[in-house]
Amino acid sequence: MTVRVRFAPSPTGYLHVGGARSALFNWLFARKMGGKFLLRIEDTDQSRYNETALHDLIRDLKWLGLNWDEGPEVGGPHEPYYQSQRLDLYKRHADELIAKGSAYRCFCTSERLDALRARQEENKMPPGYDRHCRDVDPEESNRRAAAGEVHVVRLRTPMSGKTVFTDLIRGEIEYQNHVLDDLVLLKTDGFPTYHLANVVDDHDMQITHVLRGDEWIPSTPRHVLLYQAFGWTPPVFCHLPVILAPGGGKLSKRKGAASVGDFRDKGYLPHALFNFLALLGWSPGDDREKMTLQELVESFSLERIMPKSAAFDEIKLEWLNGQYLIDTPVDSLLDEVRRILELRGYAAELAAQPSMLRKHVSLLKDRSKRIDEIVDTGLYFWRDPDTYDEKAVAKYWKAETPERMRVLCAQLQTVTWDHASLEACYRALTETLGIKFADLIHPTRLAVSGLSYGPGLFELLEALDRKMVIDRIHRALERLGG
RNA sequence: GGAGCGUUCGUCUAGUGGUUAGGACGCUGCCCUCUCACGGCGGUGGCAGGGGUUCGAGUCCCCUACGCUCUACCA
Repeated sequence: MTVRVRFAPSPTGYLHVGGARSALFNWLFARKMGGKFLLRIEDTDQSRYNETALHDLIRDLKWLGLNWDEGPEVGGPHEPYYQSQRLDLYKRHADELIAKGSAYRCFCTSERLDALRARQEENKMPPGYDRHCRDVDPEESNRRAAAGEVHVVRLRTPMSGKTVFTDLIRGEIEYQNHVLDDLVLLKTDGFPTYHLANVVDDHDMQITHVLRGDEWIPSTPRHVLLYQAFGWTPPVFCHLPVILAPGGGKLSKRKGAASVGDFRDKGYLPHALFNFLALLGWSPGDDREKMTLQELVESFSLERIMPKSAAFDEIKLEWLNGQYLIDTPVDSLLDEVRRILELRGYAAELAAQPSMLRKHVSLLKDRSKRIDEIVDTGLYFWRDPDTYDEKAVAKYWKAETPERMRVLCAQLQTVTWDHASLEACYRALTETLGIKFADLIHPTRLAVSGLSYGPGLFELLEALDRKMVIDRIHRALERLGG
């Protein structure tokens, strides 16, 4: 039997990194096993439906490289892949359960339910439906339903015994049936709850393995009961640990970014995030950290997923991203860097010097951790420095510096403008003046970039042109004294 | 309140009865070097606590503590 797994998000907000990781594990497993990865949209909550969310979700999954074999946009043999378009199917199955006596109509009003819950809370009773309608006579139930009385459909959960299932990474998990109440299958609006839709669809779409967040563990016994009520064989369950914020607790915008889109905007590469997420809660079993997509797929196995929730350490993500930036060809970074530069207000400069972009990226990408850092630490490629780093001035711009800079400028007028010649020029000049190489280099970098750090000086000078360099040195002489 | 899940350096993890408890990020020392970053070499730092089982326990069992999740006509 070929493996079929699915990612079944609810389009109510952005794609959270936790959700992204669930999707990613599903994807890796499908690819590893030569199976199918489906995307199914669980839009059964009309009140929370959000059109933008669906669009962003699809965009973010694609950005991460998670392509699906069946689902929205690509179709497939089990269409439609939107639960809101499968209402008849759920209704039919709910009716089937009612006919079998495995489910029943509940006519309780939300007022009664609220009051019930309040009373339970007050008396410190365990909350849960009191099964008020469980034993309504079937004929009466049919009559009231036919008369149009508002109702939900609930599962008739066994009141004794226990339900056991196996979680692939945790082993057997056991629930006493009496702690489970009669959950709602079909809501008054005719939409199914997650529980019904999920079980019906997973069966209909022949899902073999359910890989989902571990917040679903407590619902799983009810799902198993549902499979049993239908007479179906449940899939293999594998519950994934959650991702925590750095200090513990929920991941949110405040505590590090939470959505995939945030990370894209912050200048991370999709594969870096992919790789990082794959290593959160899973490891190949050896010391590898930086892994290609193919290596990830080949090494992946569900058994190696950790049961423990993991904290999202953005510092480590930055490191990984920096590693990938080194491997990424200059050309494939151009568009994104251009986008950010425009965002920073450099559209005109970009247009005036189209060839500068490549130089900028190639000199800075290997020393940056994020794409936005490439931009923000290299703005001097586009404009004269308007400030000079104070510490650097104190350290490198000494009393004798201006005179040396003037001598240097004279040389720069005529030297061949490439990094090798420039370096030779600096070497010769320091020798003549009897000073250290660094005595000329640091002030030059400061004058040209305003900073104390950056690319190798001669590569930088070559990238900027002769006139620009000389002008900036003169400018520094004026502003810093000389 | 109840139920469930979890607990190896600060963080991500390796480890399935016998290891000097290994690696990575971070921090840090040195080297490389025109700076920064990269890279190389070293250092820092951990089995939540308590009971068992065993010749021997991070590894198996129990208890406690702590954390998280669920306890909706949300997923």
